Amino acid sequence: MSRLAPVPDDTPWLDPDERGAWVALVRTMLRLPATLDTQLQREAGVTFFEYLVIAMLSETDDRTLQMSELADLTAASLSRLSHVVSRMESRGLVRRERIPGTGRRTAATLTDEGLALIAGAAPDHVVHVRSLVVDAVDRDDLAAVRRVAERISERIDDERSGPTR
Amino acid sequence: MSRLAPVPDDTPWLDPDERGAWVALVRTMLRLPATLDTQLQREAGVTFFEYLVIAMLSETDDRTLQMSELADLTAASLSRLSHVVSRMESRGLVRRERIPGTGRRTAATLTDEGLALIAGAAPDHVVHVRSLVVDAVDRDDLAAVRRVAERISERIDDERSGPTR
DNA sequence: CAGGTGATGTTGATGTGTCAACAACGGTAC
DNA sequence: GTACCGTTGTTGACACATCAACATCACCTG
Repeated sequence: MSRLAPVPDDTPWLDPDERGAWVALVRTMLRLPATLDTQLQREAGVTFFEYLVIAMLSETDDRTLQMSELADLTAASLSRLSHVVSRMESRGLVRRERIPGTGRRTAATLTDEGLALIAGAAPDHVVHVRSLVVDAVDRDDLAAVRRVAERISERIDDERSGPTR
Repeated sequence: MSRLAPVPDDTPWLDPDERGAWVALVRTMLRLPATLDTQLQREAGVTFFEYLVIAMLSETDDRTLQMSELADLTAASLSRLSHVVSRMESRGLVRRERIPGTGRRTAATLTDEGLALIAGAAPDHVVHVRSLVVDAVDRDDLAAVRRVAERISERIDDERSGPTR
């Protein structure tokens, strides 16, 4: 990220502060998911992403979401979600059913086993999240995290809808 | 992440602000790497992680780093790095060589092709990083990002050295 | 109502990451 | 100097993600 071309260079390279922030962010972005995966895999035998899927379902009234809604909520492609839900279905954590008269829509429903799994795993997970993130920074910084994260997400949205679509 | 157990519950659930920040962070953490991958893959035919490897090497005097140092700098396991560098080596981007008289240490060196690749890709990549992150938030928030990211990284370090090691 | 189009999912091939086992080397203790 | 031990790295088997192709259905348009 530092200067590379020797002479004619109109690239807006990052200054030291900007670079420091970016490097720190990249580092954390690379490590945090792995850490969450490890803990959840050990405690509950699920990936962080699978946990997310279950969590999203568990927070609805009927434990059910349409596949595409679920993909949205978990920031995943429909393809990834479909593969993952297939595996989870074969493990008995969720159930899938076509919704008649609505095109190809499919409902994914959390089973009792799935609900039991998250009920068991959630407390430890929350503690973990607090120890790594929420309790590790003060309230102002946590507010900043939210602002920044939402802003970045917007930019990513813009990028996907702007150029080609 | 909301309440799940109906009665006896000493789990320190997240309050709405905390939850909002965490959800936003997770969402961004899941999407940002994919976005960077896509852009770099299109522009330069490399993964973000491969780009990182090349970038780290390009910033040393002799374009060379020991495998374990490189693993540190890119926050990867030695195993992952070894696989990735193998592929990069077969594409002619890096070269590997054992360092004699130093145990099993191996030096990875960036080739001219690798250097050319990053010289070509870096400008667009920097613009991308600015548009998604650095220029998208104000300086105070960027400082907060750095503080928070470094804090989280420390916590992850602690976790790895504390319990078992 | 025939044909096209967009929305929603699934599938299979291929690439990449992870985990555990192994390999190679330098040191240290005795 | 021999037997361990820690460090450093590689490998192979398996799990998972991605990408492109396909499938299915509702709806629109003439």
